[in-house]
Amino acid sequence: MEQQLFQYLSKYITLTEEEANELISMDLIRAIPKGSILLREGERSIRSYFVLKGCLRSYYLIDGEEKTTAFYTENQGVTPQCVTTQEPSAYFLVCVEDCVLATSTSDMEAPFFEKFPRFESLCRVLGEKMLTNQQMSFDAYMNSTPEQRYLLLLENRPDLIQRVPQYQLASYLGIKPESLSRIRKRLLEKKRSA
Amino acid sequence: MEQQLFQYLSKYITLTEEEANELISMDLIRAIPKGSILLREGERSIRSYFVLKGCLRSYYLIDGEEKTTAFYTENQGVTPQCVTTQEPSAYFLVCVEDCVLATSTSDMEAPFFEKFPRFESLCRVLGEKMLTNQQMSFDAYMNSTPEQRYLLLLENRPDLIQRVPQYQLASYLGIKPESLSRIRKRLLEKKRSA
DNA sequence: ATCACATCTTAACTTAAGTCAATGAAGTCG
DNA sequence: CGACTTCATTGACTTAAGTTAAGATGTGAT
Repeated sequence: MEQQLFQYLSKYITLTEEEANELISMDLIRAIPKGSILLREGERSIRSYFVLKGCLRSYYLIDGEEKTTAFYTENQGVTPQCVTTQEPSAYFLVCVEDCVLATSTSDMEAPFFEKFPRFESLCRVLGEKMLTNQQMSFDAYMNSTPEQRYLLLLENRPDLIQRVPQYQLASYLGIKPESLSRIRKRLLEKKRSA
Repeated sequence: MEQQLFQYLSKYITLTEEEANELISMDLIRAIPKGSILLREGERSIRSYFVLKGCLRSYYLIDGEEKTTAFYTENQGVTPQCVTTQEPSAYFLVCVEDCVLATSTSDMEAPFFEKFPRFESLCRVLGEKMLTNQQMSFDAYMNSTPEQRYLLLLENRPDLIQRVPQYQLASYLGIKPESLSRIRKRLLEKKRSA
């Protein structure tokens, strides 16, 4: 599995043998079964994840309802808010499928960056990219209706629609399962008449 | 005006005299009048801004409609998406008020970080904070109705409601001006009866 | 002072999401 | 196998935002 992590990193940086060996020696990779809860509301955590295989979901529990805010799949990283804010977590993070994750804690960062300063620079650049992506997603969400958001999801992450139960997708689209059902029906009718 | 920038930075880092002098010598600060367009849809730009005074607004032009996605006020920074993506800009960035801005271009970064590596580390940390903030805003937006978003805005950025025309606020809340009008009316009636 | 333009409000009507309740379909477990 | 649970769909009704159009208010310019 390390190979997949290295392959991902190779898009941004060419690892020296020393760096690769250090990463391997850090023993970051874990297999986690479906249904595992990586983080609960109210917990403090300093642990980040990078998905090598599988799917993670983050959700808030509001008035007894799960409000899904994100799905993380292959080659996506998550640093939960509570890691950055140092506050108890406002949401849950769970495995939707059996997963293989690379995981590290924030206290491993400083010594690692000290030893390999190139990585801090990489993390800055990557962080800026993630911020830009996040803003673009937000803008797209603000400027579209639930139906458009569903179509956009079909385009951009068609795998999710297969991997994830509809009531979780609905909540991710900001609507109730009943409404997603109706949207799908409407779209089928449109396609039929076209 | 440099003093305000330094005071902001002092929350995160204590500048050496050399660093402060270098920043001053870079001559970053500009006064820009209300109505100025800092960035147009379709333009390429590598320029970032930090608001010392005034208010910036970013908006998409979709089917002839302005869709406002952000307001940036005192001590907030903007690096437009096109700077990171190196693509033509998808949106506009304009001055809602007379502004005093610190501004720099991304090609100034590398030599500056080389000379003062502490700043790259600072930018990584700050970028992570901004990403977390952005995610929290997104989550709050997804999990609330237009009315709740308006109340949230009243709480978190009451100044905006005074500084910015309502049709821009409405678009920022994801609704039409007519709906914002009705929401305000509903809330007044609730308050009256309470 | 008035005219033009921008902004905000109100009203009547349409559209789509929320709510509540019932039913159907699929999978699990005893 | 049948009982149970979970998830998806459908229908009837409610609620709130969108649409269109009309006025009210305000502001700046000449």
